[in-house]
Amino acid sequence: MGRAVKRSPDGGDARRERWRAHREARREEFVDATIRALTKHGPEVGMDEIAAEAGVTKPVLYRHFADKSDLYLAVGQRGTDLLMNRLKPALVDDGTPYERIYRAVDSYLATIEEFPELYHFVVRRSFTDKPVETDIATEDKRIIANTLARLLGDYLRAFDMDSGGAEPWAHAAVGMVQSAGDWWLERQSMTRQGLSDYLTKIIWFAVDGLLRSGGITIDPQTPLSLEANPPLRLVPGKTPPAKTQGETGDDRRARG
Amino acid sequence: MGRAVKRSPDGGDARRERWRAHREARREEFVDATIRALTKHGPEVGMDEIAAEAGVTKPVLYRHFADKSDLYLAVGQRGTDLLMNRLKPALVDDGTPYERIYRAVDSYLATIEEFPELYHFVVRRSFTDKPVETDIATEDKRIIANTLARLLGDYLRAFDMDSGGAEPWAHAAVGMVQSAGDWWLERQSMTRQGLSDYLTKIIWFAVDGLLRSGGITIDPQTPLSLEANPPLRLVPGKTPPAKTQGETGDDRRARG
DNA sequence: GATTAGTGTTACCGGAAGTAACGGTAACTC
DNA sequence: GAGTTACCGTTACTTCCGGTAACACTAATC
Repeated sequence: MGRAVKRSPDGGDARRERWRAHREARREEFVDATIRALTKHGPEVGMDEIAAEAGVTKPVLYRHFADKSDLYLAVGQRGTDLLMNRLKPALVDDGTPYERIYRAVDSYLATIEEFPELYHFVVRRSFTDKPVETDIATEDKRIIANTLARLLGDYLRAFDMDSGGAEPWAHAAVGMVQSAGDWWLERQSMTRQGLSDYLTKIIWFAVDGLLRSGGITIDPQTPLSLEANPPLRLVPGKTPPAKTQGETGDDRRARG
Repeated sequence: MGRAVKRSPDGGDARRERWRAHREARREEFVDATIRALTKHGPEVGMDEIAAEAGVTKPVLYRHFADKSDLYLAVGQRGTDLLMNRLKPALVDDGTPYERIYRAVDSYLATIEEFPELYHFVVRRSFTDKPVETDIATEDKRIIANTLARLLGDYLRAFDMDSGGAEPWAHAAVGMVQSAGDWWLERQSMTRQGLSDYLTKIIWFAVDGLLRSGGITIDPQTPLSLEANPPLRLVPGKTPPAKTQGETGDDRRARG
């Protein structure tokens, strides 16, 4: 049993580390293939079809993903990243309050307009059977809502207002935009700009009312920068641990 | 092929009609069983388990429902009915604008609080595989949103305002409440009343702002009755045709 | 008594998720 | 360059579950 080569004394075996990037890349590649397969065959794709689209066979897929849910979760993560990468600048960049709301709303709508299949897959009954827990859409909404809640809470605190409402407010706003966006995407009976305008107005009215009821009045058209811009903290790591599930080779113990 | 007895000249065969109520009742009975099975085994119940819960075997189930989706759709319909029956009075009954919004929001929250399992099943990744089209949660939201849109549109028209915004507005509001409710149900970090208050405020601010921007001002605390109460029309039939799928006995051509 | 429209059963089919078992290759370590 | 690690990939299976076929019984209507 004397394992001849195990790990070099200083630093660890290079071979172990060497593959991690590769595995990660491979996962992404498979996510790409899944999305392609998804748009090609519809949301009821089989694993065989996905594998075929990736140019491999099923077992290969299963070396990188514990099960179908895991794969779909990764697809969802892709969507989240995509969206957050667009939402982040919209929220962070300078501008009047009104502008910032508008930018955020519009970049959301622009994103779902650009990737409707992915959006539908993620948001609507995405999963097959397994996971009712690991729900991507709900997860995504929570991530966005939390980000927004933090941002909002910071503002409220800066105004010496009760920040307790930030969280429900954020979830409400996210749900609002998501729901309206969903409706819009389905029957595009108005322009994107029209809807963005509209939603921005609603949000602004709500924000304004809320602030007024706290005795604060701000001008939607004046760039506000509280203490040299708000301390915006986004979600910790944009690509979280990612459940690499199986450091070492073929061992994968799926199904909990 | 001479069908001996078919239909009596006047009125039609009684046997045909006799069973319709019965079949309907049976369906409801199975929906009950499904909900029981759902809360017992979680959202991944098998048809066998559902059938067992109902005290029968699978084929019996399949005589009343085309497939699993159809059954789940009926469960969703149950939820919709439940909710709409509570929402309707909240919206229709008299009161100040503020009260009416509050009642509607609060009865929604009360309903999901009372039936959390059903709610979760309907709203979160409800389905197994088949139907991505027939999505109950989306369907329900649309029904509610449409009702609201109609109500709102009538008001806007009564104020001689552009009623084009009613639809996005309704979807936005529904999504907002749904999303905030979802968050609340999960981690009940505030009282229901607190959230209802909060959401009502938000909605009111938005409504008020919208009206003001159209040059109209109304008092949230004065009961408004435009022309002896608004012409509220709810959805056509609360229990729609229901896809009785198969007038005659065993014929069921499932799967499209 | 024939017919209709149900009640129900057991035993099976078929498809798709997931697995076992096998073999090949690149590269790092000694 | 021998040994080892950690991938690449395959074909052929098993398992599970949604759905079906075939068959038998009952109650009311005509």
